[in-house]
Parts: sequence; structure tokens; C-alpha cells
Amino acid sequence: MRLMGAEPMAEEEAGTRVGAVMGALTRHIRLQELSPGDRLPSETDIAKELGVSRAVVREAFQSLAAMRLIDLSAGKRATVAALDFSAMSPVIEHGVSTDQITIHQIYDVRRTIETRTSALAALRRSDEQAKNICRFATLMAAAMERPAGLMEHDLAFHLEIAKAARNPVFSLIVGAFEGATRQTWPIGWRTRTLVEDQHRMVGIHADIAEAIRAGDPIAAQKHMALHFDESIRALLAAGIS
Amino acid sequence: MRLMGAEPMAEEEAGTRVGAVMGALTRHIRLQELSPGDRLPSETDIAKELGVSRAVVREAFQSLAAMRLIDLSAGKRATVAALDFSAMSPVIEHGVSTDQITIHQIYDVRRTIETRTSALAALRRSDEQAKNICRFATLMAAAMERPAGLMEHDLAFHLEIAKAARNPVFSLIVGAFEGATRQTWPIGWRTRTLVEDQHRMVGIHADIAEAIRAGDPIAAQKHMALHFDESIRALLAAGIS
DNA sequence: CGCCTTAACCTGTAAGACAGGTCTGGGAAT
DNA sequence: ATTCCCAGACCTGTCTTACAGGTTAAGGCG
Repeated sequence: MRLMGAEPMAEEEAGTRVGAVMGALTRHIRLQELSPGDRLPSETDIAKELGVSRAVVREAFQSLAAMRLIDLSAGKRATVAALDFSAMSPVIEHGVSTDQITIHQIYDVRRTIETRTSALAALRRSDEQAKNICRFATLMAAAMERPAGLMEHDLAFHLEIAKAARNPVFSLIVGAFEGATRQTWPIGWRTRTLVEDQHRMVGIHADIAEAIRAGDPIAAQKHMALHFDESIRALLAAGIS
Repeated sequence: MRLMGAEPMAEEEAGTRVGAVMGALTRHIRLQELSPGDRLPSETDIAKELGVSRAVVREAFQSLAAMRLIDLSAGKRATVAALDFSAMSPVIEHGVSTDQITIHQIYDVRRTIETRTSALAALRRSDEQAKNICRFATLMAAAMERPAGLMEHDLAFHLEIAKAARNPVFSLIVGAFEGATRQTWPIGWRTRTLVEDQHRMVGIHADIAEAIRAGDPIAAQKHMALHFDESIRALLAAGIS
């Protein structure tokens, strides 16, 4: 299987050979109109075709795999990857852990995005998605004593809403925040020292779920906005900027 | 310089050694609280420390560099990277070129995000940012005959607004769409066959710029919403879903 | 005709080598 | 003493070779 548009490495894009191979591969996927699951040429073939060593090809493959553009597994050929909502999570986590992004900024963006996904979800959710969303809300209420479990249900709740909005880009963005949220969620929970605060937080999720189940986008959006207003207030009260 | 929390590779995260090294590196950055520009250990040191070959370490480095978490350059040590708004662009481009994301879906998300960035920009922009935004709007009007130049000014316009919103996550997201937009923008432009349509499109950008300059978030948001409504209508009229 | 074995293929990893870019300490010049 | 400059040490980019172990597919056997 020949690689599309691949003279033995002219000047090409990046200054480095790895970058050039990455470009050749993405171009190959685009020009051949490959779909998720389709197989790519072997490392050796690509190396021969582009006139580089297999080490360079492997570095390019690993880079594409890190961005979730392809899937790798031992012995098998690399395949074109399906969109993975976790693809962007490391970037956000890096921004947070190097103090280039604050928790507050993430919540601002999430509020913008998720008020929209909740409204869309109310309009577009399948019956099964509605059921899942309600189920996660119920599980949250049942896990009030176990913060770790509560957090996982919370994350799944928000991601399921994004999926129900039927636009994979929203899933991608909501998924991007999952890693960072997992690292910072306990901070927010600790600010809710009163049991009634904890119940209110969980109750808002139930309200969102119910609005989405009922197919009411206005209510869904309103409750989601309340949820983030409440969360951001809790963070501010705890002195987190 | 020792790597934090690095016994010679226990089971660790991923099934692969490359994944384990990536994990060790990100953990190192987090635990050492490194900042953009700080240097990482040399490939050889890391290889020795973790008990893997340099090839594995290099693949991990390249992967992190592909996600823009670190910067590499010949002869120099790897450094922690500053947030780069282009970090997520390849993911979106991949989604589009493999038909997992439609142009319409991107415009829906952009509308959600950018109505917000325009409002925030009106509230938070510096004087210089206001000047830049107006300048790009003017340059667009001057480049009506050269679609390629027009597109570049358009992209710069939207990105500058995101920066003026003073939340790097918005810049990251708007930047994520830049690559895909660059590949699809001409499609939208071609639907505007009438000169008055073209002028209206450019005029809306001027309206947005003026509202941001004037510090009017309501007007900025309104004009940005109009912009996307108009763009999405143009795409639909051309039969692009 | 279907199942199973096996050889060919492919990826994961290691080790060694070398070219060329980068940095740093120490000597030379001021 | 201070500044400037350079050589050697260090580091990354790339190639080659080698081998273990997982995967696949072609034949051969039942």
C-alpha cells in the first residue's frame, strides 16, 4: 500500500523528519479518505517509502497515537482512530498543573458550553440517554457519603449530557475537562461543609436530569446555569480564584 | 536531576513503556511544580532512571511535544511548554477529514463559544486588543478580492477576540477550530456569490469589532450571533450539512 | 469444506554509533 | 579584574542491527 503524495521527503512541513512523517500520514488519511478502523501501512513500508529510519516512523506513530488520531497495539497494524473524548484532556491538565489555567477559568468555560449541551440534550436525547442521565443523578444522590464515587457519577452525568447533545465536538470539549476536574473536584466538594449544601448540589443535578427527560430545554439550561453559578460561588467562597 | 516518583518502572499506567514514561514525565512536571520554560532531564538520564532505552524515552518526548506539553529543539534540553492555542487543532482536523465531525457541528460549537468570547472581550479587552480587533476587521474589508488573505484576517480576528476574553481556555478552543476552518472556509465563501452578501459578511465583522471597542457586551454578543447565524445559513443554502 | 498449524509479518524494545547543535568553563585579551 | 572567545563536554536527531513476542493468513490436514 503506497503512501499518498510521498516523494522521499522533500523539505516538507516541519524542520524535523518526525514532523514530516506525521504530515505525510495525516495527508495519507485525508487523501485516501480513510475511516476509523482502516489500517495504515506498516512502519517498515513507511520508512522505506519516505526514506527515513523506522525509529523516526515510530516516533511519528506514537505522536499521532498520543493525540488519539490513530490506535496502536502490539503486532497489529496501526488503525485510524474514532474520536475519543479524552483526546484533549492532557492539554487542559497540563495547563492547570503549570498554573496557566485556573479552576475558575475552567468553570467559566464549562458554564458556557454545558448550558448549551443541556438545552440541546433536552431537545435531542434518545430515550436511553435520558434514562442514563437520570440514572447518574440518582447514583449521585446514593453516593453522598463516598466523594470518590460521587465524583465519578458527576463526571459521567455531564459527559452523558454532552453525548445527548448529538454533537461530538461538545463531547470532545466536555471530555477535555474531565482529567482536570478529576484532580480538582474534591476541592469544590470540601467547600460544601454543610449537609444541606451537599444536598442542594446533588439536587440541582436531579433538576437538570428531570428537565432533560421532560424535553424542556429552557429549564435544562436554567438549572445547568444554576449548577455552575452555585459551584463557582462555592469555589470563590473557599478563596479559589 | 532526579525524576520524581520514579522507581525503575513498576507496572505503572499504560500497558506500554512509552505510556509509562509519559506518565512519569507529566508527574515530574506536576510534582516539581515546573513552569513553562523550565528544563526537563536529558533523554539519557531519564532512560537510565526508568530503566528503558533511549528510543522509548524519545517516543514519549515526541508524544508530549505533539500535544504541545513540552518544546523540543536540537541540542537543547526539552522544556515545559506554554499553552499553545494550536494544540488541539489536529484532533478537530482529524475528526473532519474522517467524517466524524461535520462543518455544521463546528459552527454550532463556535457560535456557542464565540458569542461568549465576544461579550467577554467587550468587557475585558485591553486598548491594544481593541485596536488589533478593529485592525483585522479593516484588513478584511481591504482584502475582499483576495479570499486567502481575507480568510487569514478572519481567523486572526476571531482568535484575537478569544484572547481579549482573558481566559486561555477560550483561546485553546477557538484555536482548535483554526485548522479545520482553514480547510473549509473557502466552501462558505463560495456560497456568497453576490457581492452584497460578501459585503454583509465583512460588515458584520466590523460591527462586532466596533461593539467590542465600545465596551458593549450585549451588542458584541448580538452581532457575533448574527455572524454565525448568517454563516450557518450560507452553508445550509449551499447544501452543506 | 472447515479447522488448525505454522511460517511470514509486524510491533515493542534495546544497544550502539555518529553528525551536528548547544552550553559552559577556562584561558586569552583588554 | 573584567570581558570575550573557544574547545570540549553534553545533548538531541537520526540510522542500523537485533531479537522477543503478538498477529495474521496461507496451506495442509482431517
